[in-house]
Amino acid sequence: MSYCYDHPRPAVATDIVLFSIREDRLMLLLVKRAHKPFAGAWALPGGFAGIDENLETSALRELEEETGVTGVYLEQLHTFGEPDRDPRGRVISVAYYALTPSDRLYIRAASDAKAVAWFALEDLPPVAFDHEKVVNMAHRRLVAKLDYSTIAFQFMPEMFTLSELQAVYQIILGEELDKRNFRKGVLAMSCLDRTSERRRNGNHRPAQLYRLKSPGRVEFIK
Amino acid sequence: MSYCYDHPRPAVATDIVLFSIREDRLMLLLVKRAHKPFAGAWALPGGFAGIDENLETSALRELEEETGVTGVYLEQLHTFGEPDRDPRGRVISVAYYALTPSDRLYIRAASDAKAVAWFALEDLPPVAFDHEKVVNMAHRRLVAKLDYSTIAFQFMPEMFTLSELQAVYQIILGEELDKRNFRKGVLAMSCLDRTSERRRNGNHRPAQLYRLKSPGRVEFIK
DNA sequence: CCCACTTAGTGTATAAGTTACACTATCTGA
DNA sequence: TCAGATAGTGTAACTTATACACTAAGTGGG
Repeated sequence: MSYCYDHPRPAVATDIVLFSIREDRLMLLLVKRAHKPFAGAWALPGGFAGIDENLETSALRELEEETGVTGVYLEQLHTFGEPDRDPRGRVISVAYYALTPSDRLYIRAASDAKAVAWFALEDLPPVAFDHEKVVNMAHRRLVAKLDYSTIAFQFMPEMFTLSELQAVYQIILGEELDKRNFRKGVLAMSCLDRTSERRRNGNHRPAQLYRLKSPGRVEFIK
Repeated sequence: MSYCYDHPRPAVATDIVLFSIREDRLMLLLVKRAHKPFAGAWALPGGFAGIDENLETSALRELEEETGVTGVYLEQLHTFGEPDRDPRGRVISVAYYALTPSDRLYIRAASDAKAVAWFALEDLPPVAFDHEKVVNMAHRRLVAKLDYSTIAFQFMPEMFTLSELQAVYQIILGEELDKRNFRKGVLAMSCLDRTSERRRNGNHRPAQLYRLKSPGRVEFIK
């Protein structure tokens, strides 16, 4: 079967930068490429969009097919279209970035990817195509959004303590935050519901558990 | 001549939301479509990207071909890819927004557009495709960027007065600003050079002229 | 059982930044 | 030279952000 057009057309793909917090570090998911080009190299999960497929749906589908990950928070990042970014010919990539709590991850290496693994952002292997550029842009976006949105809440499981939330902020920002000011700040957003439960978590006072009032919703602040 | 592929491919287009300040209003440029679909309707300037053409280059080329406008400040906005957004079939549109000072505009209606005109944002005609969605997103982005960047300076001609700059901010934000606080604020950014010239502009004290230290560069503030 | 240890949780004083506000300066034209 | 128009300037009040230290509530070991 062959599809013919009056003018040449680029292929359109989606790529996903999936972030999570693991082992107290900001990490992202890469797949080992099974096929040429860059066979054996690490790359962002992604692939060609179906002809009748919504771009966002395509990103989520590719992510699930290649890694088994579902239910993430997804946002469009940027479209990369340099004519020479793919040696196979013209491929335009609509890049997305996604966030997921670390408890919701059941990673598998699916059919069209040899392997899937998490890498700390500051310790990435060489990656295929222009994916380093994509990752850098996604990282800058994430850091910027911490300041004026509740995007970091998307890293949290259903219930979490304020100390855990603070740890996530500190990992992404790479700096220590004052405990009292942090708590004042997040509670003032009034995005959190205090549950009636506490978490016993070691030989010390148990912590109050909170949950998001609107899970999946990212609010703008300030 | 026909171009054939193993899998169906979408067409890829670029669309441009060009903003300018005219007649003390925030306006944008629309072209009247000459061909189907939506023949006779107003639409954003844009068109299909060349197979070896950078997306940004494509946006600038389409803008020039359809309107004669060159030398604008351009930024990628978002990629719109709903499968049914174009009745001709699958067309993915990489949308850009652009800003230009009103003195640099030599508009013409070029070959593939019947007419070109400026419309106030709050007084737009019905537009083709999903262009209303595109315009709304561009507008939100512009307003948001006023707060944390010097993007509005891209509306200014080479030399301008602080009162003129304030007027631009007021038009976009739709509210009056305090003159002293505004001047304090923009001068504190230290993006402006005070020229040795003044502008005589009526029967009153002439105003100091300023120019951008780095024209074409948009800085992040705060 | 009590004491040492660990993390949870809380308020206030100071500094920094933002906002509100009114008069003088300089030019034109009658 | 006087009326009218816009340019240009500083300070005090208020709001927001920052710095900072102790008590609370658990566990585990002696």
